[in-house]
Amino acid sequence: MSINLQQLKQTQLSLANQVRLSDDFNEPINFIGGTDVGFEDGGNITRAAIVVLSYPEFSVVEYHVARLKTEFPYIPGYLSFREYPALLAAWQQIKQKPDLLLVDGQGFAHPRRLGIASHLGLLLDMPTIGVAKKRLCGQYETLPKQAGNVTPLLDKQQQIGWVLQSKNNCNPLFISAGHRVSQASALKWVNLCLRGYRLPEPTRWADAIASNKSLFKKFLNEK
DNA sequence: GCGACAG
DNA sequence: ATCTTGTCGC
Repeated sequence: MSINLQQLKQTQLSLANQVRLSDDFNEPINFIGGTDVGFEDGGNITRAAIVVLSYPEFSVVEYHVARLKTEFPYIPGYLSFREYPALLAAWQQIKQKPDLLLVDGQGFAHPRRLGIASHLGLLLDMPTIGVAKKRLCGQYETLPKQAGNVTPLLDKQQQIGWVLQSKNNCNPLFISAGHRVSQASALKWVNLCLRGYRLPEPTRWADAIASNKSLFKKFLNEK
């Protein structure tokens, strides 16, 4: 069974037409979710973690990890087809659905405007924001290493997201609206979720849970 | 044709 | 993403 990228490309273009970049979520925000995906067994197993935090306390309310057999390779621009099955499995177990979901990876800042944050947002019909550690496409001006600096991420004369210096002397984050969230709110909510670390709390916790890092181990012991 | 390329 | 110790800088 081979992969038809031309077909998937059309699927992305079609789905991108359904993405809405205007704010459509409950306020005030009481719960914010975060996602992260990792791999095991040389990539044969996909491990997705979704965490729900209370806002503005950022205390862990719920989390789930789903492990599925990997069915799709990593192809730049087609990441969502590789990761969304496991994310959907983890999502089905979440009881307290969040008001907003921060997804690891691009949202609108994608060649066809359908990064994983947008794709997942459509599949779940949830407000989502893309938080990526690297650039996929677009250009931006170099920004000072001082936390708080922001510059637009541009592609073909249009703003597709933001480049945010979330912490001093760290590589910037690439923020973009996913679905049912405006570009302005995407940046605003990521900033509201920063607590002195490069990654916003929801993403930071999802990463810790997915990779069983010290932050998560410490959390389990104190419980 | 050449280089870039989320996780 | 993942394989992996120490090490430099804030």
